Amino acid sequence: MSIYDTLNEQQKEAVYRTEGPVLILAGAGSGKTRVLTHRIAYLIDRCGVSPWNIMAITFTNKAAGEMRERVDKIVGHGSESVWVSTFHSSCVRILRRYIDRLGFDNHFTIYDTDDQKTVMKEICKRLQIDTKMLKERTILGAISSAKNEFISPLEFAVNAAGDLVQTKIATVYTEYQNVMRKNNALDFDDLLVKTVELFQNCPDVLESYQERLRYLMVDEYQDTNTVQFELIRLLAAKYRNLCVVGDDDQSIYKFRGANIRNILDFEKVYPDAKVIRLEQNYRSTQNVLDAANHVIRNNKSRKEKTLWTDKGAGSPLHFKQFDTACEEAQFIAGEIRRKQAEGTVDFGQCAVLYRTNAQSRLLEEQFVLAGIPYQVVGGVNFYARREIKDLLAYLKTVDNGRDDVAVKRIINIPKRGIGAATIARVQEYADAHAISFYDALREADQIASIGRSASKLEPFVMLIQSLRGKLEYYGLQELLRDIIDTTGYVKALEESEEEDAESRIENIDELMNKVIAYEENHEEASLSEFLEEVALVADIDGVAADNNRVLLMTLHSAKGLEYSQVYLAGMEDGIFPSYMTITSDDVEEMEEERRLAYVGITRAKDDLTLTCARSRMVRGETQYNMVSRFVGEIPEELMDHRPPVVKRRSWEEYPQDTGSLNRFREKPFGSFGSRQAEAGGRNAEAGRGTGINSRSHMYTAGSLSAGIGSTRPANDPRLRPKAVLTPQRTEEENRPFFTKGAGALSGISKGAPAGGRPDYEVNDRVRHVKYGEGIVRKIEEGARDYQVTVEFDRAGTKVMYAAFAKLKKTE
DNA sequence: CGTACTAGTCTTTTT
DNA sequence: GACTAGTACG
Repeated sequence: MSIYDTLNEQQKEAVYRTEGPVLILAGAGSGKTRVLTHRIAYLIDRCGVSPWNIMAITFTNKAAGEMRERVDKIVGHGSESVWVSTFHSSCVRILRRYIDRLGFDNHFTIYDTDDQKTVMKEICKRLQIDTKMLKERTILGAISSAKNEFISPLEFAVNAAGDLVQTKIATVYTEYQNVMRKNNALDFDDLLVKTVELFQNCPDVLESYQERLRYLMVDEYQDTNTVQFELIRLLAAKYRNLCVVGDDDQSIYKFRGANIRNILDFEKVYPDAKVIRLEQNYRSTQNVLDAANHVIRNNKSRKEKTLWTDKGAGSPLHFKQFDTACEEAQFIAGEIRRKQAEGTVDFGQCAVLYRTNAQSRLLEEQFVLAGIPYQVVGGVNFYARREIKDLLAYLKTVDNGRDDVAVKRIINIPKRGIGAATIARVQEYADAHAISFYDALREADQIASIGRSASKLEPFVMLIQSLRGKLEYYGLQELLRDIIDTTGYVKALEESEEEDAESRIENIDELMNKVIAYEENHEEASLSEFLEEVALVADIDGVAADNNRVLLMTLHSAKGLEYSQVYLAGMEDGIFPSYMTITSDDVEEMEEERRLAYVGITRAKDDLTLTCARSRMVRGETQYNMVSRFVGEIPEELMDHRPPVVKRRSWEEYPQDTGSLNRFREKPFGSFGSRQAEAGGRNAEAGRGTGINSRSHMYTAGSLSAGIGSTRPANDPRLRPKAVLTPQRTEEENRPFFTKGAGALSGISKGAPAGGRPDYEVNDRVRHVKYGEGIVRKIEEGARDYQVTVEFDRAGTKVMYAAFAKLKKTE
């Protein structure tokens, strides 16, 4: 009995097929990691391949770590020689060794999104680009897309010929790369691009890697972009032992440049490729799989396949719709609490998945109230926090004096009385002498224009120099400790009045712990390597498997994971699929969104609950959403439709909730002009907030003043709580109202009173600022305002309140 | 030069 | 609602 006997036929085929190109189409939960690890073992044990000649590439450190662990377990001796790592880490490793061949210093730093933006801002300023018209983000996005497609600044410029905006971006792209080179820095995309350039320009280097990495395996192949494809292609060109594993149905990173054609066209690029399908699922119940299959079937561009399991039907999927997002969160927390109390499941077996990070807040609140241990994955990356970035900038400055971004970040932290004017003069000097900013600082006494300020720069330079000197005998730990002490960073926080000072200090402690852990795990811990590792961590990497907490994360982060109990929250048109997708005219986007739904559903092993809310706050506005079309794509017989537990009020009453009342009115009343608001707003909070905040306070107090406008009497019924709550709805009413077809769209409406009958009628053509033109289908007199249903030409049908839709008749 | 307040933007997803 | 960049003022 060998380890391979436990594999099914297709899995065996994938393991035994060691030579030549292989495409493994691995459905969700079909045991692809198992196949990969067994394949590595097979290569070593049975084929006599040296571990040294094998490489497995993943996307996240977490995936790489897990793969490594499993390989170690099953291969045993020699497994450490197998190269298991992420695309980005692999590239860094290669570039550290050879990037001097491209005229870079091997001691480069890696810029994160934040640093990129800093660079971009400076460039835009210098090139006098109106960032209101052309935003930094947009430019960076364009540059990133270009790099993902392996388009150089020069090519970009050629392609842009004739287009004013594109030409401008081309100029910025060129300049951006110049600055990066000057700073001896690479961004995430550069890591890949430069590696490919290196291979193209230096055949000897490429060949050495081809010789070494004779057996290549790529995980999550559906998410590779064009550069990654090229990288793999080059490496595999000599021995052609390339095995890629992926699932086109789980391709969810198109927005980041992933090219689904890489997997769909694999057989075109490698006509001799062996294609193996893994369709048996070992994870979920048949009900869950059926749901997933039905949803994904609505996609056109995919390779047909159907997952099956011998696990049995399992329990039905649960679906619940709530009035508010808060109730939704309450329910999820309550359910998890209940299950845990019953002893059926533990916290660690539960995960709540949502579309956007912002949705975690409400859930967190309820989890705290319910006393449920949880962990949120994502949001603001730990290493992106201000205090952490500050300290890292010190480390970077000590490590690489050419990183101007890092130096400028900390030159006045803590306050040294060095302002913008001084920095600008030093920069001029640096430019004039073609030296780095830091080197210019060292010659501060030579800079005539800064005068007395030179004396302020000196202590900073001294500090850095002395730290560099200490590097000889300092460990990383001592270095960081020294920086914290001499800068008084933590001390300043301790004395500060800031509300979050405490959590910042905790973060710094955490950084210290990470440094200590790093030194423990790496015998020859170097500053550069630490910084590099830190630059490449993803949110998901920090999730420990064994701490028995409920995990909250986005659907994207959840890819590759599995949980017994899965909750998909916010299943609403406008949230998921996102508003952007619904309004986009690119059909592919909806397909990608549907794949995301597929990923979400297939995370569940035993139990899947889908929830949504009729109303929720999004960016300070109340949205009314209909049930997600994806829920509608799941056959009803797979679900139960029990009515919500929470007592429900009638639709008209929403604004009566004091909570939503204020928010409900903020926007609308803002449009009345701020003067009235200030007249009534002598509230204490006025100092903190804008007039809008003070206004909402005013209403809570019930003092609706005449300032609001003559259309509303003081005893406006809308402000009196309705005494009678409508009884709970019948089962029939509680059935979700599905949105059918692509055209139907939820009514994203801003609530609001005031305003008479609109000047348009049913069947009139109207124009909306955001949604464009459409035809009025219905006008209803609601409690607060006229509700208008408009069928837009491009944006679908929307129900909106007349006063705020600001619709204009077009004829 | 530093602070305090305001206005604007954002968010769909991230190595 | 949350955060950030920009501006006015001391």
